[in-house]
Amino acid sequence: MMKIATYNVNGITARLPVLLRWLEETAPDVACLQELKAPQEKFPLEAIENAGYKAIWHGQKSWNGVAILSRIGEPTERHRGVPDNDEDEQSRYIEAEINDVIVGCLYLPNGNPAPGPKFDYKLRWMDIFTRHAAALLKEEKPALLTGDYNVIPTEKDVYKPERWVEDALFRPESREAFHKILEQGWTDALRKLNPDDTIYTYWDYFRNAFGRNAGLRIDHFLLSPPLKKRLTAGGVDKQVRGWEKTSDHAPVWIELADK
DNA sequence: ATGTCCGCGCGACGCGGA
Repeated sequence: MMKIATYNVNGITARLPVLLRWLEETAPDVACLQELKAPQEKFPLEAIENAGYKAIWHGQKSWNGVAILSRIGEPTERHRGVPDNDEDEQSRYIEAEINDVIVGCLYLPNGNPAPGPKFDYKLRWMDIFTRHAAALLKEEKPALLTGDYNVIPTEKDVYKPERWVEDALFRPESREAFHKILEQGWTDALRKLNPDDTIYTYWDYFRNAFGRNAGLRIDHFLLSPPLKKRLTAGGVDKQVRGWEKTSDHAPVWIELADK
């Protein structure tokens, strides 16, 4: 069994105590992190290693930043940045192989305000990422693409859909781009496990959103066909969102059977 | 429109980003 988690930490420096507590209490084998908000040299490698994890990361000053942690062996890096997106200066993707599973960790652009240049950047990024997802599927290997997609896939995934129709996370262009990836043959793991449940992974810091359960589902696990067959469980570590000095996202995890 | 948290540059608050 392999347990893999994704967690948008919203600043790894400020989040370090919460991150370490979560790693200790839930013990994922692999953890994909987003929004490090730290330059490459400020990644807290010693604390992560003391917690039992090897790590690779793609940092950036102030914003973005992604990392892959593993306690089942060194992550073997495959890509840093989405392939064929070399002009992208933002640290939003890192990909590794761990125990014969390809793990892609992404932080998709937010895209607000929409319309505008940030929304254009989001759609362009999704287009290039979609091509990479297709290339990955062609390898026919166990692969997953996880992280903060900044896309609300359906009306079921937001507490009040009508309030989000103009938002870059829920606009038709974003949702269509996301569904185009699924149509290639990727499986939305949490939705597959819980077809009808309300599942949220993010609650903003405003207006007591968490207390009111005014959430969004924007952190996703997409599985290639060989991994879909191995999916046994998944969930959201919602309790973490209630901790002191916490992120606005909660960690999400899945479990995969050994082949 | 509101609201809150993060990192930054500056010089202990204001700003961009989310």
